[in-house]
Amino acid sequence: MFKCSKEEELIAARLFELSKQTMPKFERCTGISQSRLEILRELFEAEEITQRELQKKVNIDHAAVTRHLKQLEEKSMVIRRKSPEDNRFTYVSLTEEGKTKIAAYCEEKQRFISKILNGFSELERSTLLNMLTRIQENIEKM
Amino acid sequence: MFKCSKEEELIAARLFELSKQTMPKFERCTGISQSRLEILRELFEAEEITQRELQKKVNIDHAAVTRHLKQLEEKSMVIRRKSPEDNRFTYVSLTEEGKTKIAAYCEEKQRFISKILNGFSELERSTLLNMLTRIQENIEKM
DNA sequence: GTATATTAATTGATGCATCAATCATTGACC
DNA sequence: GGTCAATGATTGATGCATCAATTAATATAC
Repeated sequence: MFKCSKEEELIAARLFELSKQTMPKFERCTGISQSRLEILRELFEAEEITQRELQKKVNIDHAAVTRHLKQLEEKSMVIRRKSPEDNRFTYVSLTEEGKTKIAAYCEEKQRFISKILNGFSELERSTLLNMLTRIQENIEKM
Repeated sequence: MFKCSKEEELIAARLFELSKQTMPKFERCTGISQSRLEILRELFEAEEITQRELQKKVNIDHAAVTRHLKQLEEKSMVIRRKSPEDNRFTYVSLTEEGKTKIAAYCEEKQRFISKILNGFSELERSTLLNMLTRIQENIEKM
């Protein structure tokens, strides 16, 4: 029958619950959503980048990226300008204000993650990372 | 600085990406969302249960549960009736049709999960489950 | 050189989750 | 017994993600 009580099922259930619980708590603790912080982090590392490139890196829908950037622009955290060579492209970059703010967010994030992985040894961490990576590879194959 | 390149950060990033990628793929593969399937699974095991109890078990917002059940009722998969003893409570149960359908969903789910955990040994699975459980405990403490 | 295809960005429609407010029912206290 | 608090369920408002369609600019083919 489909009692679904195997260990596999439990792992899946944990993964699901984990994301369901973590997402909102992350946002409350850090004051920003994971998606948005990822966008900012990417911008920080890239200095200036086209929306298209950014979208590919963070792997979020085009539309979502546009909307995030619009809101970030309203908050004066990013600046956008059309590419002079090709007007279809839009370059995005952080403002000074944005760079300052992101530092605080990242620190909050770091604190959050440390709490989540509390009690994990170095060895366990790398084992876990390895496993998660393998799972992700499996998913990408589908 | 806040380069955030530590292993901890990578684990968090993986967890985040994982849920972002898994959720929609799960839905496409199985034809149902994880939340909704969890509700159905709970109903299957409980036979008859109040919405309140169901909500506590699946740990989804009250409003979301109400809306799921409404749609499931429209699809003739569940039946709801007011408790005679206390009219505030609503008992929910699967229809025969619902029970049949859930079997197919569960099989799809099982197949999906097996693919995700492809290449994991028994030992690795229990290690992973253990780690995920510990992370969840850490989250609950926050 | 003009029509067609491609690509980036945006907008609209939809689905789902949450929170807050409301409604209905029951229980408790005076 | 009547008022008030507590509880379950529902509804409305909001936020965020996706897909589909549209717009604007560029590249390609004839």
